[in-house]
Amino acid sequence: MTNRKVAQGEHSRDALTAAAITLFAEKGFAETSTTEIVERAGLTRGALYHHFADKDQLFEAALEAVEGDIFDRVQAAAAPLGDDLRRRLGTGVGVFLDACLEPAVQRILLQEAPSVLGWERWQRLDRPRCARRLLAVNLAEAVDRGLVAAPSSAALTHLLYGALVQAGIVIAGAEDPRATRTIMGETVDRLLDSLFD
Amino acid sequence: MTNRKVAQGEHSRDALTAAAITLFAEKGFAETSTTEIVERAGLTRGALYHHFADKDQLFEAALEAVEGDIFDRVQAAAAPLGDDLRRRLGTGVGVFLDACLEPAVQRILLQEAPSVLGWERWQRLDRPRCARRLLAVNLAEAVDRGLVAAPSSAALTHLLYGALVQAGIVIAGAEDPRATRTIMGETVDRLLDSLFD
DNA sequence: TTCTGTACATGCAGCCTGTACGTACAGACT
DNA sequence: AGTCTGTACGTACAGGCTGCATGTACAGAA
Repeated sequence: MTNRKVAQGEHSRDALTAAAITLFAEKGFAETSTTEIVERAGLTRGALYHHFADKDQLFEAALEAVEGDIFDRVQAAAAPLGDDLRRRLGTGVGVFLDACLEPAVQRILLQEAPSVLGWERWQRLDRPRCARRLLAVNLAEAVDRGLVAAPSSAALTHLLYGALVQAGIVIAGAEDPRATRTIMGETVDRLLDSLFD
Repeated sequence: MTNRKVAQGEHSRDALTAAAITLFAEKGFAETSTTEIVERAGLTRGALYHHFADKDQLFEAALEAVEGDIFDRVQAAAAPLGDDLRRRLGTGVGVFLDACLEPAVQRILLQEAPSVLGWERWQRLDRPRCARRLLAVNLAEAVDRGLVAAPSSAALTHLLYGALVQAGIVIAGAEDPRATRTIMGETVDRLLDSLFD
């Protein structure tokens, strides 16, 4: 088996991704050099360009990791709620907003993702494990059941997702993130209420 | 008078800003070199760094121009509607969504602004002529008059603005922007309706 | 006329990215 | 064992780009 080397390779790749997440979250994509990343991962630039085609692709890997993490948390929180769509959406939104308190989520997912990757790569949500998909699925079901009236559940998903992202951004940039988190959460909840009737 | 030189200076500054808007809209901030910008403006890099401290500040000028333009259009469309807040918001939103069909608005305002400038500079809405302010003012008045129920008009402004931006992004990236513009407009309108009652 | 400040041009230093090339080693095959 | 192939990684280099330092031309004040 090519086991020894493959395992080492995976390990290096993960180390690079982890280092990238930390540094991108801290200083942003453009201000972080590949040298810094590899130094933090204990490797060299050669290793980086062996595992990733370019710096953008490393960012994509970092983004995917961050997104997947949120997805898992949201799903874990919403799963035990059965088919009460209103509550599932409410708690999912809450978990998402909480995640927006983390710097990595703020900078990588909310702030820089659309700019670093173009829209081509960013907006095609083919990614199976992204929070947006969860929102889309639940909203579509709500519209199907007639719980929410909307010309298009897809359009509504986009609007709500945009509102959530903005809420996250505001929370992230606020003087008192916790307090802002609370009030944004209430307002979103009110918005959901006005949709569900 | 220091008239001759000053006028020339303003002219150069405007030429640089205009060239920057075109190129940033076309290729994005990171992919556009200062050399390209000055060539298009018929100047040299020296002139650019005379008028702007760095490339970021040039982006800021470009953003301000784009934002101001939208602001003017939104205000012009909403002004003759008197104090019918619901209609003012509706038409303002429509004009904004139409503006999202333009590449410069898409890339500079919607896509890259938060990334290129940090949140510090982006989110402080001190800018007097930005579309967001109009939304805030109108929503605040609506809440004041009791037309809209919300824990905080500021929070609601953020959510709606986020929804609008996302709508703009979706419109921009859609296969058929016109059709998407229509359906997003309808959905936003429905959302406004559910707020105003 | 001289002097000062502004508008611009040019050349340079340093950093950063992407790539070409070299090395070490794990496993397959003989 | 010996060779051979492919992968993981290190190193050196070329090109481009930003920001600054320095030079020049000129408008207006004194």
